[in-house]
Amino acid sequence: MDFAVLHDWDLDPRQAVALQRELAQQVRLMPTVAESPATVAGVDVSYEKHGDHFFAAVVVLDFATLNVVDQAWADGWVDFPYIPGLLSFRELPVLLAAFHRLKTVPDVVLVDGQGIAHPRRIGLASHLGLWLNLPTVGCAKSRLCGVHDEPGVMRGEAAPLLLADEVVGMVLRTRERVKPLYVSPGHLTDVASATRLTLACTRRYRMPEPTRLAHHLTNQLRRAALSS
DNA sequence: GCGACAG
DNA sequence: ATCTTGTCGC
Repeated sequence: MDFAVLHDWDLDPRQAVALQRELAQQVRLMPTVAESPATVAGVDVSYEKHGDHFFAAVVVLDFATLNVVDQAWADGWVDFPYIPGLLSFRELPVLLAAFHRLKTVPDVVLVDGQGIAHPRRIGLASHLGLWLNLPTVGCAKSRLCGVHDEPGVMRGEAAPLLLADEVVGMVLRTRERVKPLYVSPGHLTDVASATRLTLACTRRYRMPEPTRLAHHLTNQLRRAALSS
């Protein structure tokens, strides 16, 4: 499975929404993900402001030490437009291409985006989880949908994210007095474990180490390609 | 109809 | 997401 194949979804936005409604039924929320996974991966994508050349990276860390144990990347061209709610149709293909080059299979994957905190309960993290058949967690920097109170200012404090009176995630403070993260389960996990895992992977920065490192790698790849 | 709107 | 320099606060 390479990028060309993955990219050939050939869907228009309307068909993408229909596909999401189908796939959303396959998303499984488990009472808990492995209490202490051996490895945790982070994924991210970057590209030029008005460009279609995408770079994806996946970094695998040892959960206990947060040391990098494996990583891979891929690039490709995307034509699907950015539409709130349809992000996965832009980022998933190149992300899966990067995953395919990984030698390791992580126990859980942290994603830069929403999980079930999505209008149709299938954000990028959930969609990726279905493809990989792995537990995934959505760690978004901002809100797509849902309502919530402001969480306390201390690290670890959180406020439930509600969508149609349902708790779909947590607005989690990963650093004292710093803008909180929108954490939601992607697939094969649940709100509580997604929140615990995200906090356990967060150290000195707002973003958890796995996605933060993936973001870093993805940026240097793009800048390297830009200067050549 | 109007406003919101991951990356 | 990305464009961009300095600057305010812990």
